[in-house]
Amino acid sequence: MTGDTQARAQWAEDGEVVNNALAQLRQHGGRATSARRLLLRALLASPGHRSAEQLAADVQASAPGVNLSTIYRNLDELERLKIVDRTHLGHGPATYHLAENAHGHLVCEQCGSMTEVPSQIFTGLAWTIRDQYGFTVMPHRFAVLGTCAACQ
Amino acid sequence: MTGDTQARAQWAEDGEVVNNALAQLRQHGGRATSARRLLLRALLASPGHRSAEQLAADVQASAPGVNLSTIYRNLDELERLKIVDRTHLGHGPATYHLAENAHGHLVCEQCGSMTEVPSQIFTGLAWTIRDQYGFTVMPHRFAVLGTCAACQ
DNA sequence: CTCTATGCAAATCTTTTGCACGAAC
DNA sequence: GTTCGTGCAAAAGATTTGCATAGAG
Repeated sequence: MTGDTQARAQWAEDGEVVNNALAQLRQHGGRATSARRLLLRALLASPGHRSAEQLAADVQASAPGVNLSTIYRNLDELERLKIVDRTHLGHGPATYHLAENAHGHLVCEQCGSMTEVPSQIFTGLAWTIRDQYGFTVMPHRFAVLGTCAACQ
Repeated sequence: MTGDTQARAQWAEDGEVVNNALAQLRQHGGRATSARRLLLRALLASPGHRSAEQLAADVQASAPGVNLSTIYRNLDELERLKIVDRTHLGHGPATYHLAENAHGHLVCEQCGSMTEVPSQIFTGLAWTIRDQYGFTVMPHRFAVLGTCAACQ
């Protein structure tokens, strides 16, 4: 196997999501390190809400040397790039998960204007509602009514 | 002034909200201490989102001896009684505010069933949306669509 | 008088930071 | 080779807990 095909094989092992994220990091002057690849895999592997410590444990299963502070630093970076979402669920540590692209809508009752918002804005609400009522929120299927900035 | 009228006068100084909350505490075997009264006043005085430390500062303006841990313990108690709402806004400490009674609605797109939910469930979302878009969410004016537990 | 609440100090848990070294480009 | 990322250790920040005492009912 040539180095080239080896590289292509390794690339192929990870989903589009992982490689997309690494590409975004590179576009912003960042580097595709193995700690980052493993962290993204861990995020992808379990769609739920995971703490930094849980993610560190996941990563350390493959690479025991990776430090918790590296996990935190990378989660911060990924959050800044909107690749992951950070959520605080009541007490305890913050939890993280991959962000998605669907969007919701804010509609002003005064002037009728509509604003699209990233659906991750609903993550906390959706989580709470599923947890407490077993109800799955579909953020793109309804409008959030209220009063827009201009009409206040 | 008799002790009785003095007591009535002190009672009258605080709003219904404060005395209601203290009454609830008593109903649950708790006691109406001055630290609690002052904490409730502080929560009432500033409707925004305040950290435990900020609330401690407010309380200590009137009663310098009150300890931060007392604030935390009382906020926990008030949260358990649903008198206050705790919210995590991104990084930094948790913030607290009085819970309200308005409610929102979850409507199932499959079976049409409707569930009322306490509007404090929208607190985090509303805060984020106001912060990022200047848009004021009116949680009681729209339905959250999705799929109910029975229809999953 | 009895039991809860508080102050104080210490512990715990979560997250951030400084620095020297190693790795990606 | 240059710049960015990481490990390690320590610090900082937020919250909780143990215990003796003060205060409410």
